[in-house]
Amino acid sequence: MAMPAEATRFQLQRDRMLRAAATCFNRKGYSGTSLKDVAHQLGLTDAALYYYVRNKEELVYQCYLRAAELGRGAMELANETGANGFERAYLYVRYHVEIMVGDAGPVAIMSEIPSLKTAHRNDILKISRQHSLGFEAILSSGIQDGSIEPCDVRMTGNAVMGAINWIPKWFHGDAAMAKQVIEKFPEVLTRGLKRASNFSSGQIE
Amino acid sequence: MAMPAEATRFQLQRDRMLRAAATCFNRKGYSGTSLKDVAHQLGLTDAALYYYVRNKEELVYQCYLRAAELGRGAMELANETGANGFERAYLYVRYHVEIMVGDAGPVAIMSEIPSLKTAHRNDILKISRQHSLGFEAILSSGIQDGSIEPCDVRMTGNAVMGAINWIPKWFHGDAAMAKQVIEKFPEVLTRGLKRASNFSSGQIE
DNA sequence: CAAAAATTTTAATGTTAATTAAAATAATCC
DNA sequence: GGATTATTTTAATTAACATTAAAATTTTTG
Repeated sequence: MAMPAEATRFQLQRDRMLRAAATCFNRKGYSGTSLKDVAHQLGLTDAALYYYVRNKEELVYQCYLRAAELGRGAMELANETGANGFERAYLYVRYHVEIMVGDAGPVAIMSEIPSLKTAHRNDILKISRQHSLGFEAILSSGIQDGSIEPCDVRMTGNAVMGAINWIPKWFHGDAAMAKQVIEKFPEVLTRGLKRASNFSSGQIE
Repeated sequence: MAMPAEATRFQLQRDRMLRAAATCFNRKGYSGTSLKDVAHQLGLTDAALYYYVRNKEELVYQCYLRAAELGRGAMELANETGANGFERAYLYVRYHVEIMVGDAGPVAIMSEIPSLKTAHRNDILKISRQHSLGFEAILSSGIQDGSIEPCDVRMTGNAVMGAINWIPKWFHGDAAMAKQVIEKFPEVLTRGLKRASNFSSGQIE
């Protein structure tokens, strides 16, 4: 998830660009964001962006790829860390939220998937589907191992993913609130999952 | 919520237009939707839309106003119907979901609030905030009356609203699934709210 | 330090879709 | 049915950005 130590200047600058673009898209909307806006955040000229990306469509695509990759990383980590289904579910949400309100910082909300060109769109949709399936698998495993109350995993997945994806709509970088969000949001989202009959009611720290 | 009986041809056509626009925006994204696309769905020419709306920005604004109004209606109805906080919370989600996957739908997902002109943007943001506060008030009342487990009402509200607002991202008008969504989604979203110590565990029908 | 490669800028150009005005058609009203 | 009003179309026009090519600058490398 972190940048490799030998990241080239190109990769670093490109990542800066994607973060700047995500900031703009989330703050000003897609149509409200010109390449000039993104470039300006970086102290560059709009034309300079074309050194990193073929066109605006690809900029969006890269932003979404980055967002998807961060989510995938969170889920992977959760799967490695959590002892049972419930823990994995909780930890996934927690890690993903930490990323979204943290320094990896702004993650682009995927509003404009439909206006990507076909190949890119299919790519993102495929990754998205895989991610959703991954979460549903966590839920299923938790139901199996008794840590999660039986539920409609598809709908539960939709609900949790929706809530996470929507975060950039109401969180705008306030550092004090970030702490609050990391603390509370994952708990709120997974509270309904916990198998009632379990002995412990303590939340994972 | 329903159209008044004496709705003029103008009002009817305008409402059709807003629904067509919502369909396009949700399906093709904002930037992927031209006025021609919207007009085409109605069997009209792009220029005809200007009879109903000053420009594209206002079309978006009207779509969002409509979406907000439908949400407000759902909450109002829930407040009139529910016997306690939990019921009101559940019913609100249920009514809102019914609208979003039902005949009133498609409801435009509010992705492009930031690119609205200032007055319109503030207008929508104000209504949105009011709506969120309304839901938080329901939660608080439920905590008060003992029907809802104490929780961070702000975060819980953010979670529930996010999940609802995201629905158009994964629901695309499949009638069979609509039934499933109405059945399951509200239950999933409110399951975590219910006060554990309550005698009844049956869901409201 | 000089040459080569990488990055950015300047200055046009192009394209797409929004917008407008005037004309044409359709609906309504007396 | 004829006049009036409401709605839609045709046919330009515009403007905002995205995009491009070539030149300039900066960075790296031997």
